[in-house]
Amino acid sequence: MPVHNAAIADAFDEIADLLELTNANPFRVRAYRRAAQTVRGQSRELWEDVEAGRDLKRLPGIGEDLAGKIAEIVSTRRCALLEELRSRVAPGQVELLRLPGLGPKRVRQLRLRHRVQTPAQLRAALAAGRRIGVPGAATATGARLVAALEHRGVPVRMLRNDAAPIATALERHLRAVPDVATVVVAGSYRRGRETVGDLDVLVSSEEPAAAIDAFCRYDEVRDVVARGRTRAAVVLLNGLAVDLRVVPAAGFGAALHYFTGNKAHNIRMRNLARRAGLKLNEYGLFRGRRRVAGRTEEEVFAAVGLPWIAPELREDRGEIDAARAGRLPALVRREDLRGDLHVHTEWSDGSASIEAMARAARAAGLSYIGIADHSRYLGATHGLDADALRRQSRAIDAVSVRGITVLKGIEVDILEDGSLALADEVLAGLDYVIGAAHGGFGLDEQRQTRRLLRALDHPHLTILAHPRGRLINERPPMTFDLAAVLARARERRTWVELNCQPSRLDLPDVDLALARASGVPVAVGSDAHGVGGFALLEPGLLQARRGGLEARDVVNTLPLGRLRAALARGR
DNA sequence: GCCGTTTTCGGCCCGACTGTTTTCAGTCG
Ligand SMILES: Nc1nc2c(ncn2[C@H]2C[C@H](O)[C@@H](COP(=O)(O)OP(=O)(O)OP(=O)(O)O)O2)c(=O)[nH]1
Ligand SMILES: [Mg+2]
Ligand SMILES: [Mg+2]
Ligand SMILES: [Zn+2]
Repeated sequence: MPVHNAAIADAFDEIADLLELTNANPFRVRAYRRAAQTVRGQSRELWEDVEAGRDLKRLPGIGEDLAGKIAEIVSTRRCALLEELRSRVAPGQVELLRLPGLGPKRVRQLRLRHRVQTPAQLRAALAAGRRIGVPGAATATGARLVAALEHRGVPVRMLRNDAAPIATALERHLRAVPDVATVVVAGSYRRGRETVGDLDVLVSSEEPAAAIDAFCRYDEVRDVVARGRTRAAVVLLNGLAVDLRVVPAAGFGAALHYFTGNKAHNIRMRNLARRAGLKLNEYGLFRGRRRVAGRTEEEVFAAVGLPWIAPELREDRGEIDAARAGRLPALVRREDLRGDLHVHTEWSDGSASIEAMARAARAAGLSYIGIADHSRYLGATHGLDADALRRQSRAIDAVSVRGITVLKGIEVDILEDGSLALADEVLAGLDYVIGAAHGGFGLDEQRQTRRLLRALDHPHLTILAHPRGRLINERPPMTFDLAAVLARARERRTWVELNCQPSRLDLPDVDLALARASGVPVAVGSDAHGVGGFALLEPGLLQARRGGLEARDVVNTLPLGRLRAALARGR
């Protein structure tokens, strides 16, 4: 089995942690972290590049040394530096580093001055009331350390979808504060990531004290972690951390740019400004002491010679170069969607009738939907067999909702051997066929790839749905040779899905970028199981936008006639 | 460790908050 980008990135991140603990040059640490990010954001598998002898130094942040390390990891599955560092750093040190308020210096102090090497030892020391020589161990930092120790375990990032109502309520609270002009949730939330580590809320006000006060007094706040004149940080009762930043309107655009990130994008932008003899910070873009831009983001980008870059693209994955070259994609928007081909009804595990779903789709501004209820498969409680599918077909014929066309599809299970769970002649009668794996996630890579390739070879398959099979924070994505699967999809004129269920968002952004580059159209499907399900299309599309997809890359932006034609060509 | 329409060496984004630092280091965004 080849070594995947994620494994290479994990190795680099671990090296960065360990280097930090050995007092290494912080810029060397940063180089490893940046490289990890770059590798993780690649849609092509680097092991293929290594095997093909392609030059990895073309990647940003990858030079002679790191290109060599990638080759080493790919070909030997080991990394000598990583192993050497592991042997030098006591277990537990990395975990200490993860605690909020503890960095390399304090971890070192703990080890040298207090013989505290692990979180367990720190807990014991704090419990015994020992004075710990890290600044403030007895007060705020100490309390936070204890709290962090209590909550130990891998911190899970909250689904963006779960954070959304929390963000909305907090926005409402802050908008009601006198003198607050604007409230925006920035950070990874604004960039449309599928999960968020915290909420980063930006407020524009000429009276920062009032906003910060109202923020810290918010009902839902459990702890105030930091509180100053321009920013504050809290933890909510539900465990979500929130950072607040308050700035005057004259610098709001620069602050929004700063707080939206990501960090690597910010650093690149600041370097760009620097090379032009300017200084970019969260207060504006400055030439000397004079502010030359800052009120809006457009102004800031324009002042460094760039068009505005959509937040979804600000991951330092080449967007700044693309912007400079005038090659930014015209990202797909919600208004571009004309239909939705992944809709469930009460005929399987949905909660609404065909007609109710059609009406809801019309209310959502769509002009066609495709009913794709589950086929009967092992373990499915409500699945359609051939007979039920025939009856559903007549039921669809009987539905008439003005302005909406209802297409006939199915979501048929892809079995472990790659065959489909319904007979060919049953599938042949439908407008289209969605295939999806609902089991066999643990197949090894080679077999998983064979399985999906075989499914794509099926004469009736139209859309490969949620291809990675991930459930965020529950089930990891399946590993298979995506490039091979996409190549076959292109040959077979089949499509891949972006499933908009908040815990799926599958294919994910990086994979969508590869689909686009491979010329495989994407079907954006709500996978609605009820009349409210179409609301998932908009947040789901953030993933498409992060992958750089344009309207022309998404099949359900086609008007019905052209969609039908495309369906006919594919079969 | 990376990188160069001024550089192949010497820089590496810039600022807020905390704590005991009496003038700034550490950590974080
Ligand atoms: N210039 C600069 N900006 C930073 C730095 N660290 C963070 N930021 C900015 C960009 C980030 O998107 C923004 C919010 O910081 P967060 O730590 O909350 O990160 P972000 O929201 O991107 O991801 P998250 O989901 O919270 O892990 O602050 C930094 O070191 N330098
Ligand atoms: Mg954040
Ligand atoms: Mg934050
Ligand atoms: Zn479904």
